[in-house]
Amino acid sequence: MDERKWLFDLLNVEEQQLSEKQINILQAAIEMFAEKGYAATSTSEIAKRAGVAEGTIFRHYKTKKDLLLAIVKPTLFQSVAPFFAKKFVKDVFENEYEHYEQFVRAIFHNRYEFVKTYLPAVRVFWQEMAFHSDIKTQFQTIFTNHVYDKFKQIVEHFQQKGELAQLPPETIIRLTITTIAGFLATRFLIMPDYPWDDEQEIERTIQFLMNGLKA
Amino acid sequence: MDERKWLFDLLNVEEQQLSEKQINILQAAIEMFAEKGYAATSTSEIAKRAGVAEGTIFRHYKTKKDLLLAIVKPTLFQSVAPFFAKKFVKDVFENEYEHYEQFVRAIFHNRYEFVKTYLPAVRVFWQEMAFHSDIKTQFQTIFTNHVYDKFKQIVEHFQQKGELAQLPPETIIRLTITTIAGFLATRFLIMPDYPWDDEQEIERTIQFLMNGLKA
DNA sequence: AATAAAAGTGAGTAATCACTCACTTTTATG
DNA sequence: CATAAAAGTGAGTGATTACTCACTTTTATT
Repeated sequence: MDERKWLFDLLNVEEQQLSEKQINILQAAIEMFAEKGYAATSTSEIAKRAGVAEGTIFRHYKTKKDLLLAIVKPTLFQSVAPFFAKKFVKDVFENEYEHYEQFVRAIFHNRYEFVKTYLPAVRVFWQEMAFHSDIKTQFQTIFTNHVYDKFKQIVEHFQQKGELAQLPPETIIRLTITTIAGFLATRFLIMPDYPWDDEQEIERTIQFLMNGLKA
Repeated sequence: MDERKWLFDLLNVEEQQLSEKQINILQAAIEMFAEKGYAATSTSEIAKRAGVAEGTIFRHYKTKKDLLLAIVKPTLFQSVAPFFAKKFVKDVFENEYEHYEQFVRAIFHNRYEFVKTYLPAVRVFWQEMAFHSDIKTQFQTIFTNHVYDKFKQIVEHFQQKGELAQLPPETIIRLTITTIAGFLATRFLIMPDYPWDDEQEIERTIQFLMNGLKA
């Protein structure tokens, strides 16, 4: 079996009709950008690791920055993917998720699997967002247009049901996201070598979150 | 008044006997590393912004990496500074902080002021930690040796007083830190332009944290 | 099988990189 | 004031950078 299935999923290889060498280039770039950062990685190193000539990289990507964006864009999109699902809000309102906790649980496990699967690409995305204002702007646009509004509806829904504290929805959204993201960052970026019991620690984190947010 | 007082505090200028030009170099380096990252900033650019010859930088710092460390080390130290105060644990045990909430409140405000004051240096520290394993190792060493043990004592103290849930202390520590750090990261790094009411949002965050952790 | 388009190559290029060094200027010391 | 140490300078260095281009190989189309 191919160990690079995750890459195929992330980059949508079939639809893009990427050749073997192109995939090698993207894989090498993701790995090296994640390890050393975009600016500290040279195109000659990427070519060497990918087993192609340096010119091949520039045949497919006009500039080094274009290569970065080919990695970052799908990752950005996938980062907020659940909120793009058409029936997502519907699921919440039509009692597929009867409680906020179920909703949180679903997102938490979903994003846990996402980060775990695409870790190197997620690394690149978050690290380089700090240095490339265009990437940060794109993220903020997508967040406000596609995530924030739906999230807010959901929060207000469960506030009306009396499940959540009467805090401003943006505060509840922030606390929910930073609690989940805080776990994922600690688990995968800050202390990846610590002997985690993931299931249990996720459970504790959800309990903490629900206690903290209950009316 | 000197707008660079914060720089003087962070780098301990008087004790180090830094000259005017050395300070200019450090200030320029912090600003540019924070904006573009260490790897994407050239020593010639730093020299230009600092108003010195490029050779002057290397007169004081053997390598570019040494210049980075001159910024990162004091920041790393200051990041966990409260835990280095001699009477810190004593204050907690001898009823200067009667409740965990008071302790959390003290640290929260303290670290809020720290990040606000030294923001560019904090940026550099966190951004470059991802790429320089020696910096990350140093941070982890300092954390486990000086922060974790004291924090654990404090958590266990308030667990025995029945104030905190019977979770593993490391889970409570993690949740406490990620909740505070999550606010600071959102406030200063991710959405610095959002119209925050800091006092109120800190208060809400503390209430959330205490609700989430109570027995 | 002929042909064109696409993919791949690697030597070459100008610009920039971190860093050196012989030299000048400033500061500290007796 | 004399002298040496420290601070500051900027032209120069070899290495490396992102990127180009004339050319070869592979793939798709008829």
